[in-house]
Amino acid sequence: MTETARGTSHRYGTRPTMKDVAARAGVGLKTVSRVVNGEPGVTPDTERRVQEAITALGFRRNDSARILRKGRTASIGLVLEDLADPFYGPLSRAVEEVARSHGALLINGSSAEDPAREQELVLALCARRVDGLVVIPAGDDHRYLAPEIAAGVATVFVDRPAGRIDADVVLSDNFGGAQAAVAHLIAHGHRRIGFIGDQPRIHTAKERLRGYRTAMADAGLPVADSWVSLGPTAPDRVRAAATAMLAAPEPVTALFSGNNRVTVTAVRVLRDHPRPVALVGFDDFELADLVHPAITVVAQDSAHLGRTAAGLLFRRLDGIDDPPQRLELPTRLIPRGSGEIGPPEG
Amino acid sequence: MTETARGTSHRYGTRPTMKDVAARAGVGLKTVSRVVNGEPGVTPDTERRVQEAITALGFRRNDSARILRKGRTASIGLVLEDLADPFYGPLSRAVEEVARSHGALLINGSSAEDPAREQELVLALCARRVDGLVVIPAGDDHRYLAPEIAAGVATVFVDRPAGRIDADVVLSDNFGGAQAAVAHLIAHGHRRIGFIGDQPRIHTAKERLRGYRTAMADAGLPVADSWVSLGPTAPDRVRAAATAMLAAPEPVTALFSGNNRVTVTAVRVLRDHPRPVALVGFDDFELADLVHPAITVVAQDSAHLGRTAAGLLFRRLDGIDDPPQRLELPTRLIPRGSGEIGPPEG
DNA sequence: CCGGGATTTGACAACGTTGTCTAGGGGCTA
DNA sequence: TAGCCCCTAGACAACGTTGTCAAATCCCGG
Repeated sequence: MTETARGTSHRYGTRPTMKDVAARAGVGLKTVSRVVNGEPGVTPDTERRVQEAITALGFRRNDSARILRKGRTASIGLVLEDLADPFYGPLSRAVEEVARSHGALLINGSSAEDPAREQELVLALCARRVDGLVVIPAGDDHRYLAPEIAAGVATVFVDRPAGRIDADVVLSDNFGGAQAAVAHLIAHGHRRIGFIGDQPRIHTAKERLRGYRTAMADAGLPVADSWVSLGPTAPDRVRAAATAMLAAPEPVTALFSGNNRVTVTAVRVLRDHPRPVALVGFDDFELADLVHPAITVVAQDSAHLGRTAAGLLFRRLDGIDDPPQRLELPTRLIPRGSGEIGPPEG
Repeated sequence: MTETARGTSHRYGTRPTMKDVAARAGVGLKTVSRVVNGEPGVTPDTERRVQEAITALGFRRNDSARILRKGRTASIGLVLEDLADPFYGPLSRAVEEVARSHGALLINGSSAEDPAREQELVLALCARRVDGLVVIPAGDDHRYLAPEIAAGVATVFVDRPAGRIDADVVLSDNFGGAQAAVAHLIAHGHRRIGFIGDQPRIHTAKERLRGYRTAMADAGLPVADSWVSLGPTAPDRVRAAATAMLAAPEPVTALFSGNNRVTVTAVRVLRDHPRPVALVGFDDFELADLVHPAITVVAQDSAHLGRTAAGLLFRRLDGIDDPPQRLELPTRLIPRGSGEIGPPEG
C-alpha cells in the first residue's frame, strides 16, 4: 500500500472514518455520527465544522459497520432462474422498485435452474443477513431454509411454490390459464392438440400440463402419449418435439406451448411447416402481435408477480405475522390470430 | 420479541453467534472461527464437536461482521437504466456470472435514466463498500465519483462513457454501426432516410446520430431537419415522429431507428403504412427474424459488453493498475429483409 | 447573581467476526 | 530424562458504527 496522497490527504485504499472526521473537526465521535445521520441536538456551528471535515476528507459512512451495529441490512435478496430471461427482467425490476420505496437495496442471483446453486445463493444471502428473500425456486425441497426463516429472514416464493416447507407464495393461475388456452383451441375445432412444456419437475410445467389434460378431458378428447413432450426448453429439443408431433401419421393440428422460450421456437418451426397449424403460447412476449400470424397467448404479468411478492415481503418485515399465504394471480388469454386457425379439414 | 422457541433453542429473530457455538461446544471462540472457515490446526475431534454445535444451533456466519473485519465485501454493484429492458438483462446476467466466478455477489440498481437517481444509487453502493462498480451512466457528470475511485472503489463504465472523469469504459462501436446501417440503406437506393433516436444527451444517441450524418455526407446526401428526431423512446413520441416523417411532402423512404424500443414502435407504424418503407434498427431483438418483413439490425452483444466490463473490473480488483482503458466492441449488421427494400420509384 | 431545567456533547460499550500472539501439551532427539 | 519444537487452542484487540448514559454548558426567571 502506497503512502502517496491521491486527491485527499489519505492513503490510497484507506477511507477516513468518523474518528478521522471527529479529530479534524475537533469534536467527539458521536457528534460526527449525529451529523451524518441528521440526528437532532447539534449546534449549527458544530454541524458546519463537522460538515467541512467530512467534505475535506471525502468521508462516507461505512454501512458495513452500521449494518453490524443495527442488525438490519436494508437489503433483500432475489434469487431467480435467469436475469436475462425476458420474463424475469420485469419481475426483478418490480421487486427492485418496491425495495427502493422501502429504502432497501436488491441483491440478485441467478440459479440457472440448478437446485444446488439456488441453495448456495440463498444461503449466501442469508449469511449476508438480508432482511428478506424473494425466491423463484429451482429445487423442490426447501427444508434447508427452515432455520433461516425461523431466525427471522422473511421469505416469499414466487412463480412456483416452496417444497416441503410452509411459506408465503405468489403464483400465476397456471392451471386455469392452460385450461383456457386449450379450450380456446378446442373451440376452434381442434381435436388433436400437442403440448410442449418445460421440465416436468418444474411446478409451472406440471400445472400447465394439468390444465391441458383437464381441458382435453372436459371436451371428451383423448390425449395420445406422443402429443405431450416435456423437457428442457433448448431450441433443439423443442424443435424435435414439434417436428415429431407434426410428422406423425395422425399429426396434431394445434400446439400449446408451455412458456415463452418454447413458443419462440414453435413459431419458427410452424413458419417452415407446409400446413397451417394453430398455436397458443403461455407467456406474452414483445412483438407477439407483429409476427404472422400474430400469436395468441396466455399472458401473465410478471411485474405484477414481482410487485405482489415484494409487497408481501415488506408486510412481513413490518411485523405482520399471519400464517403463510398463497396468492394466485389471474392470467389473461389474448387472442391474436394464431389460436383462431381452424384444423385443416374443417 | 417473543421468547418462544421456534425450531431451535433460540429466541425468534436472534441468531446464534460463534460465541454461542463456542460455549455449546466447550471450546474457544477462535476455534469456532477456524472450523467455520476451514482453517487448519483443529483436531478432528474438536472439529466434530464444533460442527455438532453448529448444526444444533443452526448457526450461520454473519457476513456483515466478517466484511467489517476483513474490509472486503465480495460484492460488486451494477447500476443500469432498467433491468426490465431486454438489452440489459443479458448484460446484467453476464456481469453476474463473472462476479460469481470470482466469488462475488451482485447488487443491482436501476437508475431509470435519472442522473440524480444514478448518483444516489452509486453512492449507496459505495457506502456499502462494494469492491467495485459497473455503471451504465444516466448522467454526464461523474465527478462525484472521484473520491470513491480514489478511495479504491474500482469502477468500470459500460455502454456510455463517464462524464468529466477519467475511468475505464467499455463501449459498442455505435458510430460505426450506425454508419454501416445507413450505408446499407443508401446502397439499396434510398436518398431520404429518417433517423429516430433516443434523447440527445445520451452518448449512444449522439454517436448513432453522428454515424447517420457521416454516412449521409459520405454519399453526398443532404439531411433535412425533419428527418431527424431525437427524444424519449416512449411509443407515442416515436409514433408521432415516424408518422410525421412519412407524411411529409417529400417523405422519407427508409428509417433508421436508434435502439430496440424505437424499432419496435417503428415496426408497428410501418405495418400500418400503405407504402413499403425500409427499416434498419440498432440493437437486435428476439423474433426480429420472424416479423414480416424480417428486421435488418445492427446487433451489439450486450452480454459481451457485460462480460468485458466485469472482466476489466476484476482485473482492477486484482491490482492491475494501468491507466484507464477505453474498449470498443464491434457491432454487426444483420441483413434480414427490412433493410433491403428499395425506394418506391426505383 | 444564582438555581434549575434543557440542551449539547463525548466516553464507552457493544454488534460478530478475524488476526495476532501466547500458553500449554505432546512427541521427538540427544 | 531433559530440552526443544511443533501443533492445538484460546485470550484479546480491532474493524467502524450506534445506543446509553453521564458530564458540561447554556439560558432563563427570580
